Amino acid sequence: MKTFSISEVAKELDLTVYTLRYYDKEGLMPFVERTPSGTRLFKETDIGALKIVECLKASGMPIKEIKNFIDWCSDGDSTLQQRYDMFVERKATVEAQMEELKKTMEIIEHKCFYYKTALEAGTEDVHKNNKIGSFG
Amino acid sequence: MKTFSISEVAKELDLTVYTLRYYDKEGLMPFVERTPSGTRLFKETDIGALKIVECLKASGMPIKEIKNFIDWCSDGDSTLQQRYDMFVERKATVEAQMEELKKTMEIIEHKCFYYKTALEAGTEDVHKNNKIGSFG
DNA sequence: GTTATACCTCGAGCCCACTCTAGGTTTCGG
DNA sequence: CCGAAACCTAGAGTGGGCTCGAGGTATAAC
Repeated sequence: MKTFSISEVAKELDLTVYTLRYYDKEGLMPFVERTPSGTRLFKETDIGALKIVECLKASGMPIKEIKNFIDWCSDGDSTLQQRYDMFVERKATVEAQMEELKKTMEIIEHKCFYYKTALEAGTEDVHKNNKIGSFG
Repeated sequence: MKTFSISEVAKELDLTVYTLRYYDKEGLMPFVERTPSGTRLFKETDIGALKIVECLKASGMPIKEIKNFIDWCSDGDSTLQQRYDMFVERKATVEAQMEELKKTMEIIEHKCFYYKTALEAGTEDVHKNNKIGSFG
């Protein structure tokens, strides 16, 4: 079976080898096997699991909670409910983040317009009659 | 003119007074006036400016870069171009974040489905024939 | 007037997620 | 068989963003 070195995996996932070893230290990859001398051997499925780790990270989950999930995975079917619940909750938090990002975007777009017109006028004073503050 | 105490502003923006004082220390609110004895007096426009700070923070901008923006604001019309460029760039990064969040969401929704069916079957084994790894 | 509460500064401390250094072993190309 | 490059661990260091403690002043409520 084809395996990959830590640097190959780092490249694939756009992480550093430091980060991967740190994840290992934190218990995020108990499944990765080793050669007798200790070198890590990553399988395709290990890379898949790490992609889930990256997904959870991208959803804003802290490393320690991701570790809980990994532990549940190791515990087998008895933890299916927890894992399901976790993903449902993740879904909710990501939805909330999308909502917030949308609001952020609206303000930023408004600012783009604000500065575009100010630039055209050569001064911010064109907006002085708006309720938008002096830092517009 | 009506003013607000630091704790009122903290409440309004859902921040702690510690955080607000930290922002001040970092130069994010040079516009806030003081009583002769040193107590901060926030005006409505100050709160408006802080909302922009929060917006930039929400867009992922680090405090030091937000400070640059605040400095530009203090410098007046000569920095209109920089500020415009900054918001245009912010718009792009927020769009990128939305894209990534969407991808994250897709994986999470897939996982919700994966665990829902596994729960119904009572075991994760129902997915064993998929290319999804052992930590599915 | 006094007591409690809110304000202030300065600097230390904390947590997270890396990031790197030192010192050593292993593997691989020529 | 040798030297370079990649691997390993343990533990220290970094940077960002707060968060808090000490020690002190100011205002508000009784």
